[in-house]
Amino acid sequence: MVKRRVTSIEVAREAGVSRTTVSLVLNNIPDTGIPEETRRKVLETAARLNYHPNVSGRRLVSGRTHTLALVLHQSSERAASDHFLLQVLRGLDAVTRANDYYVLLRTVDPTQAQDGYGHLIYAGYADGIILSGPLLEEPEAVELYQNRLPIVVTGRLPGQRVPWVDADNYQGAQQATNHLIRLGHRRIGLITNAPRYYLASQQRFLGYHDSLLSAGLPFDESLVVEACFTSESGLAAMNTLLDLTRRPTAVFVASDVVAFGAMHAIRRRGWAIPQDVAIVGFDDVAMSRYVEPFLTTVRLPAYDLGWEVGQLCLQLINQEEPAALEVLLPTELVIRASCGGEAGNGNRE
Amino acid sequence: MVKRRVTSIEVAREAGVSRTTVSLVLNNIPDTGIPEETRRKVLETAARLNYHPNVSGRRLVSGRTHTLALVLHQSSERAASDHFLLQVLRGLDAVTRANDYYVLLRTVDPTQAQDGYGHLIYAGYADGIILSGPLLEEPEAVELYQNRLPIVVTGRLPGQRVPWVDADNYQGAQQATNHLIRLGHRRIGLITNAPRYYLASQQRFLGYHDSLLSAGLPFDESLVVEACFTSESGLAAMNTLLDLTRRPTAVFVASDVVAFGAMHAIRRRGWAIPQDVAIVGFDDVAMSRYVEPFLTTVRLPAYDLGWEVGQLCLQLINQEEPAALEVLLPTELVIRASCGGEAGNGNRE
DNA sequence: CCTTTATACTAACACGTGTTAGTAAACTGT
DNA sequence: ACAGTTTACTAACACGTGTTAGTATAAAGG
Repeated sequence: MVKRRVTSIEVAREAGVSRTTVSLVLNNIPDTGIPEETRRKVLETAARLNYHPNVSGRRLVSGRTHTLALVLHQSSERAASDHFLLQVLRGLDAVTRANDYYVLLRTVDPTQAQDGYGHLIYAGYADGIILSGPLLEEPEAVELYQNRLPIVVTGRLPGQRVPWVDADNYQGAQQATNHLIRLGHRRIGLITNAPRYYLASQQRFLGYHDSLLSAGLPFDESLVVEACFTSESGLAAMNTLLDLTRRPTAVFVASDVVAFGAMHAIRRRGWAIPQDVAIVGFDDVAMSRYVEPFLTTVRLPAYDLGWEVGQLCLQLINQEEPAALEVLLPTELVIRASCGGEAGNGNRE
Repeated sequence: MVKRRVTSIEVAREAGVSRTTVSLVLNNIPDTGIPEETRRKVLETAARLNYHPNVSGRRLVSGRTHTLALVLHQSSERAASDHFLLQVLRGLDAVTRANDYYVLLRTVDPTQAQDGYGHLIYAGYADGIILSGPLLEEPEAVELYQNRLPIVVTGRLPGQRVPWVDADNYQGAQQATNHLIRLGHRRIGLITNAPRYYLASQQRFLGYHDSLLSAGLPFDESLVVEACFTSESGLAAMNTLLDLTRRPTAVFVASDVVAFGAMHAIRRRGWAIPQDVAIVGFDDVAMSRYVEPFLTTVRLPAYDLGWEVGQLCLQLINQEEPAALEVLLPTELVIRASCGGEAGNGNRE
């Protein structure tokens, strides 16, 4: 025996009113002269029959889905951003929930050109799209936005007109570098988080570079080594730096995960952190509180990013004028033990 | 100028056929004598107009949403399970995608009694529900399944009739403990991952307990200390064990994150891992490859779990007879360096 | 030439809802 | 007693689709 689904017709019949009345009552339409008695009767039978208005019906007539699609690229650097992504998701969930929206999750394989994400809006799966971890070129996103369809990107697309929300990588890198300068270091290395053509990598480099110059320190190309997302690449990069005849006394590693590898490299030579080499990371991954010494790092506002990107998308949907179509969120230096000096513990909550 | 959405009526008019024909062609209905010429014309105009059939319309008439709802509890132990959860998500995404299904994400706050998850099916948001991280009691899930609605749980509900898919925590704990026994340890401690009333915690305890007995080793209550998800609690627990007059030579820590704290405790006393104390963890969190020494641990089949739970839910939806309504997935011992002995590197890919 | 059969479609209903325009009954004012 | 107003509803349309039953035309068979 299969349970038939309950419709408003059934509720209407059972309550002895018309289907219109049921709809009017349940949607709390104002200025309709329905007396308390009837209203109560409708609500009571609806509850008794466990009636839930069919969402496809409503969407069809209203033309809106009350849904945001979160599109994830299945990219290779995911390992590094797992924790980050889940935090973003929580922020996004919070806004959508506050606005009575739902979240549809959708992964996209960039290598498979056949399926993009535009159909999510065209076919009425969602009212807006949030694109996480965009590639360097996203022509589909550009086209969607050109057609005035609500789409927002986490991270940013250089030279392409699409609204975005991003963490201020440049500022974060400056915070990290300035911290080391403030502690008296004059030879400061950089291990990047990724190849230069990744925008975030480039911005972190620039922050590092500009901080040095503002402090009157020389920029030394040989102190910059490229890593590539993984801990292993960080270990190798640090070895390159430690092999220099004049090795740095401090290194800004532009990714926590990469930094973990870098720290191994230092310890394997029998050197101490921060006495021999001071380290600042980037991302504030959960694990940075569990390595030894606790890693001083730059916290990315992951939750806020999720919130803001959702907020912006909702504003586009509702045709409200957003304060800005491009949002930079501030980062925060979290001082722990890996640089010595004024080390607090940097753990809160 | 707002772009009107394209409907099948428009395609029909433009192609000079009826709406029915458009539908027949686009859905590839067999045994309808539509000649290649017409078929081509319809497909061409549909593509030209960028027509995407409205999903609410289809759902309304078909009665199926082709969507699974993934319901997440906003529980406090999330910090420990973040990475795990994302892996589950990827597995789930893979099955759903393979079956042309979508995933709707929904968090539920267990403290707010007002909103459950049943409405997701009743209101036609999804055809089935996957409940992640269930509480000890889930009356709503039980009721849904009683009404023959498709719902599957990750983890399991003791004494409640709901289909579930879970990792074999008992087997995993045995693998960990047996490994230590095989290496010659005879005093083996246990630090639990959570209080005993968590089922997973209880099962890991039992696996440890039974392994000792099968090996003819005594079970010593004083060697079991309870931790509670966090690294800090692991540090405290390990201190308790190290303060014993006859301290263990090896400890099975039933959670990697907890184990990281436990390892700190050992190093802070100037002792070495694994020479003074050997450690086995549980979960195979990404970070277990980055701590020093690399942590030997038990890998949970997170991706498979996501796949299987989705698979089972889809079978319930399609009224197929599933092989089993309760699925236990095997774990895998990953041997790295924290126990010494036959240590391989345990890194693959 | 008439009947049968295959071809190439289409008219019309159903899915479940929100909403506008309209109506019958009751009540009011003079 | 009758027009005018308020009260308490409801009939009917629209949203966009899948699908069944049916039809007009052309071809085939005798």
